[in-house]
Amino acid sequence: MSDDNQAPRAPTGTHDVLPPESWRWQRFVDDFARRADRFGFGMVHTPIFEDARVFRRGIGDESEVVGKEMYEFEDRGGRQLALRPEGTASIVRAFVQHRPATPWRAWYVTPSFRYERPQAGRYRQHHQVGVEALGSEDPDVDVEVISLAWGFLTGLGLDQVTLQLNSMGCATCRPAYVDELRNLLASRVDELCDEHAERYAINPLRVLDCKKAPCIAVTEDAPKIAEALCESCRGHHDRVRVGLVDLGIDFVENPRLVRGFDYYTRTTFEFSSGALEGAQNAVGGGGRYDGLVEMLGGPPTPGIGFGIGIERALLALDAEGVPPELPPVPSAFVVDLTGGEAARAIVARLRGLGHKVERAYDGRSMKSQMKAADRSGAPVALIIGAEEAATGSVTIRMLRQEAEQRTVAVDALLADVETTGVIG
RNA sequence: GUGGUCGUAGCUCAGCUGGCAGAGCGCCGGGAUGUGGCCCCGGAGGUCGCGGGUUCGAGCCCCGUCGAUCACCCCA
Repeated sequence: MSDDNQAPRAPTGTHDVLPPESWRWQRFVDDFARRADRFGFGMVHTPIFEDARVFRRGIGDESEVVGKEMYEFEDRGGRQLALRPEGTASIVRAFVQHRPATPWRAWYVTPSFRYERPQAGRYRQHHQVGVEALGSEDPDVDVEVISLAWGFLTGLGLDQVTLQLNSMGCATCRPAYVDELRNLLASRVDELCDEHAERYAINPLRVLDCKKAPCIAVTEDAPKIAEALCESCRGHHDRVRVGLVDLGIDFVENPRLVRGFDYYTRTTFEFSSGALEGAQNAVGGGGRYDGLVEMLGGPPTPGIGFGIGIERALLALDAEGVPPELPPVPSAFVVDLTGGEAARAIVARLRGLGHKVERAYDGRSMKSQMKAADRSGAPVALIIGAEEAATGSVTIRMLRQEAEQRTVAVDALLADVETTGVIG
């Protein structure tokens, strides 16, 4: 800040994504888009900032994410806005606004913003892909949504991902359970960790998620929410489990799984990577939110979705040693020693035929252009010197295999490319 | 918000108890006049993060500050 003469850099906790890393991102999103489409999800774009109430009401004022980490600002018109800290609330806001026919299935890819101290796998701007399925409370939807995420993550090459599953109950059964839990915690408040001794009453469920030994000791004795579910929630949860087993998706029940957003009901789940260290091992998670649409002013509408962190998933891939895919090499590299006009023309023709083609610029020496051709990774260099230019021909030189180079008419080359689909 | 570590070339880093800013990689050019990869030669590129202090002299010591990174908390 005080270094006025320093060149500007990306703000704390944000990152530029450049090639070749950006290629992994492209592939990641493309793959997700194809799978989501197969499940009947359509892409939805919403603004990255919203009326701050969208997040306050949905995620919860008391949640860490909204209470301490949200980027909020007032615009020039005095509106209270917030950068999106997660994906679901915005999609639900859009659903309420446009009232599409249900069931409605949306997928998205978006940046998310949280003001935290950055660390490995934790950024102020991170990116997620995700889906939201609104309008059905059928447990088969839960199973499909989880199976989409599972298939995507394992399809990327992640072998060490664990699916944890829990149910948060619903408006019928959760309040009684929360009361019971609060009473237990109140009776043993002196045994809790410092933070939760103060805050347990606000959201007793959070204590279940506490990693400190004192809280764990207390909550181990506490009743499990899975044991306190109402008949309807129990039936739902059983159906989800059966469905997952049926599809061969491994999971572990985790009665301590309490996710950070208040809107969750019934099914909640999280995908963690055994290859990632410590607390930053969650690559994705989600759950059902049967009350969220109403909270945001819409008609009673059940919903379920998940988000997957792109940076986290890529870190997990690195940690598992899955080699990053590299961008495709060009089909050909054009070397022009005559001023560039010939290169300009042939490059345009080949690209028009659908080929990735690169060339040199600035009239560099042949040696320099050949070096560039080699570096590009192209299997073939198309060389145009004075003789070729004069006769409308081009010299084909193979760069990755032993072969006599040959000179052919440009028209013949193009005709050949058109029929064979291969340059050279 | 709390704590640890670290800031020297585009990248990875060396630089002794203070004494003329370095290497490798990368980039650019050249190695008998149109041929890349290996090799050889040459070149460009640095306010040593920034500000102050100590000193004849600071990349090195001291203070501050900014940034990066890791951990806690929480999450993707």
